[in-house]
Amino acid sequence: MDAASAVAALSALAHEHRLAAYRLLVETGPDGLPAGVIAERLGLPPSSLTFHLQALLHAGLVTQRRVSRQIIYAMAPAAMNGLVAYLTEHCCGGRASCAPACDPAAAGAPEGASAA
Amino acid sequence: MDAASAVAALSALAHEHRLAAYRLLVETGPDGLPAGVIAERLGLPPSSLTFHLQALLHAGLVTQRRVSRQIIYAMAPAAMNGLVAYLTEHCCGGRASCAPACDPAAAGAPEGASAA
DNA sequence: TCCATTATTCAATGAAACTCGAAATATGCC
DNA sequence: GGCATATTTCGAGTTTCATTGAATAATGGA
Repeated sequence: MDAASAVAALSALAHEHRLAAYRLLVETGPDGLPAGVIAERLGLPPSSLTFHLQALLHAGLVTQRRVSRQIIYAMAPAAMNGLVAYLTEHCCGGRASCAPACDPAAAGAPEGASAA
Repeated sequence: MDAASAVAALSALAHEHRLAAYRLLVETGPDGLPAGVIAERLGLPPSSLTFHLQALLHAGLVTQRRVSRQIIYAMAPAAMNGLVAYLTEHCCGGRASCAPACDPAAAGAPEGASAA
């Protein structure tokens, strides 16, 4: 991931409703959810939700597929992992002396992320 | 980390110059860099840089300390790790069937992040 | 074909963010 | 005190984003 893609992904996530929608899709997993269900869970009017989902889609954070009349949105795992990798890349210039500061498992991740 | 803090952190990072400044500080490590050096590296006028550094500071992503006439900015490891943890939390609802999609090491992190 | 369902596009409005020169503040040295 | 250095604050202009009702597609069933 390059800087421009990272900014696009971060901008997409940097909004209350979009982050909520994205988290919902992350927790749901690859099966995804129809736009209507997301709108209902988030309490947003359809046009507003579309606006936000398009932002996530354009940033490559989610995927879109049609199933009958519904359009299913799902997380795009590679994008999330790429973003996380970009943020932590070359942390401390790779010096071992400050490696603990760069380790997600050591500092601020008590809940079940990838390791759980 | 709660949703509001995550949005604040993501908003702070969701800008070309701020992300560049933050990445510079991540690569530099705990020693940090004076504002002037950051401005020079990024090619920004001082007042613009201050605007962006304040955004990172307010979001808790960086720390600030004065050393003589210089103000040194440094990354705040806990904030970065907390953000990463928030993004990946409860991925796939914790089901093992899609765990690989939630593992940063498996999908999109070829470069030396925490594991390197 | 006609209708119901699901979702997107359009358009207008209001709100917030970014930029940066000039002025002000804080510190150190002589 | 007087001056140079380092950074922040202020202010005005420009740009971009967010919201949402109404209209428009796309699909499936009777």
